[in-house]
Amino acid sequence: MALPIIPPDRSLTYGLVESLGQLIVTGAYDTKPFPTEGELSRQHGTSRSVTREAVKMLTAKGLLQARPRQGTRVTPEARWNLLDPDVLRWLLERKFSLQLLAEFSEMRLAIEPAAAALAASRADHAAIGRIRDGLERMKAAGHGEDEPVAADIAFHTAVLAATGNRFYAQLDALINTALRISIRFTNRIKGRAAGIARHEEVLDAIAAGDPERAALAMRALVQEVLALIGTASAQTGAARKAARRAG
Amino acid sequence: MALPIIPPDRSLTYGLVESLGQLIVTGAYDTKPFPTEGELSRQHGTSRSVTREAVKMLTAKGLLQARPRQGTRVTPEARWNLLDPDVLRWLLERKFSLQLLAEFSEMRLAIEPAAAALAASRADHAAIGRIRDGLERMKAAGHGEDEPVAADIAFHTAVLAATGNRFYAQLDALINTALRISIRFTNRIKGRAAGIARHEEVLDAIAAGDPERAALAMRALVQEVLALIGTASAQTGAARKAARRAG
DNA sequence: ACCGACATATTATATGATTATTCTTCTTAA
DNA sequence: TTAAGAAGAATAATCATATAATATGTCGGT
Repeated sequence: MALPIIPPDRSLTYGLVESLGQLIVTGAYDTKPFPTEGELSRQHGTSRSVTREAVKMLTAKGLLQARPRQGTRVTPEARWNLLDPDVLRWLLERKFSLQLLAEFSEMRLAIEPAAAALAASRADHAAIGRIRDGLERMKAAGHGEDEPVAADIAFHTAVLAATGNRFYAQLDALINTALRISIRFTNRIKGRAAGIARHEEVLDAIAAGDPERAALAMRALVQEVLALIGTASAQTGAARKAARRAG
Repeated sequence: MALPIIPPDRSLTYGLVESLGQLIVTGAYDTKPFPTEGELSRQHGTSRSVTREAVKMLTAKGLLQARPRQGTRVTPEARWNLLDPDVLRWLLERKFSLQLLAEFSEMRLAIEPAAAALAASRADHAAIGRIRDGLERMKAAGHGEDEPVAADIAFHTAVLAATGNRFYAQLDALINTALRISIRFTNRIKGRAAGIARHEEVLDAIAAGDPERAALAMRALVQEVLALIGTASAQTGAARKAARRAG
């Protein structure tokens, strides 16, 4: 299943949603008040209809709330819907932090091993085939015959889908986003973070119908990612300290 | 056409979002095409502005997609944002199924033990205090001095918050919804599903800073819920079979 | 100091007109 | 006959403007 992360088109409304979403998550309105509808329309050169519809979409994602006479306000960050793919994408694109990525990976560490276990106990032949396809793509990518990140994502997506659980399946959009963007920002993580061998272990366990082994293999795989984030974080921390000493 | 059950809580727009959201998840538009803007406005007696803004909000939640000349369509169910509290609520309120509840609990089974473990390794005094407050409320509810469901929710919410991980914390809105609504539908589950003793074990382990024990205790707790759903499901399945035999 | 009436700013709603997009149908040429 | 292209039509997207509803603050009176 292809996952359109990018909005259907680039209409004025969706463009404004993008712009405002990114502005909001960066904290651009933490100090100054959020503009009124009229103000927004003027600033972005859009009619009030477009402005209002964009604000309504951001309200649906938990980023804004509006009341007459009181104006539109940015919702406290704790109530943003982080599990909305757009919101997560804006945060990772515009306010990237290893901290956020670590928190997300920490959730993956709970979800994905469980997903692998479920897949091992339930996946039918076709579902296992799709996981195998993902692995084949990773191998092909190793020879430069496919896109490594896309192949990796395909593998994890196939495992999530093989659980037969709609909630697990939903997470693939988020993992997709996180993987793509984290690689854009931290080249440290892109390397050969989680080798093909590890992925193969996961597939083998699922194909063998061994939930426990599948969970362990997947856990090892995600843990490796988390560890890489940890070291990257420590290194930037050290770099900051060094900079302070030098400055 | 049977229209809104829930009255506009605030405004025409939000009321329409509710009505349409509920209609969509029930599959009311699986056979017939989704109405055009003008049609919707006529059916619900709202202006086009209100209609369009409601459609935009539902689009933001992944339930609809609109294109000129092509009209507005219901998105395939697989792409609905189940992790949006509103969407989950509509589904559980309007298209309740033990299957869906089981899938959600299956996800809890992955998340909550991990959350308990994180809480055990990280929670500070204040966070533990909030978990304890939840437990106290449950005890009070045992004496009829508090609302049992609200107390249970408070406990789980406090654990999720104690992880210090924003993604875990986000899930509390979903668990909140699922708990409240599942109890409204299946009185089998409301009983003394997960006793106070089990919750106390979780708190003890977290307070003691023992991640492993916290995870096991929480796992047992959620597993109990899942088992109850399983038996309820088996029973309704048996009831259906019996009905078929009788009919 | 409190209370209520009133002014005011801002979102909410309504309506009509225009534009852009794309699906359908018809036409035309090979 | 078929394929390509042009014209038409349906629908959402956008714009513009007007009115209503609703909080919030202000001011006068007690």
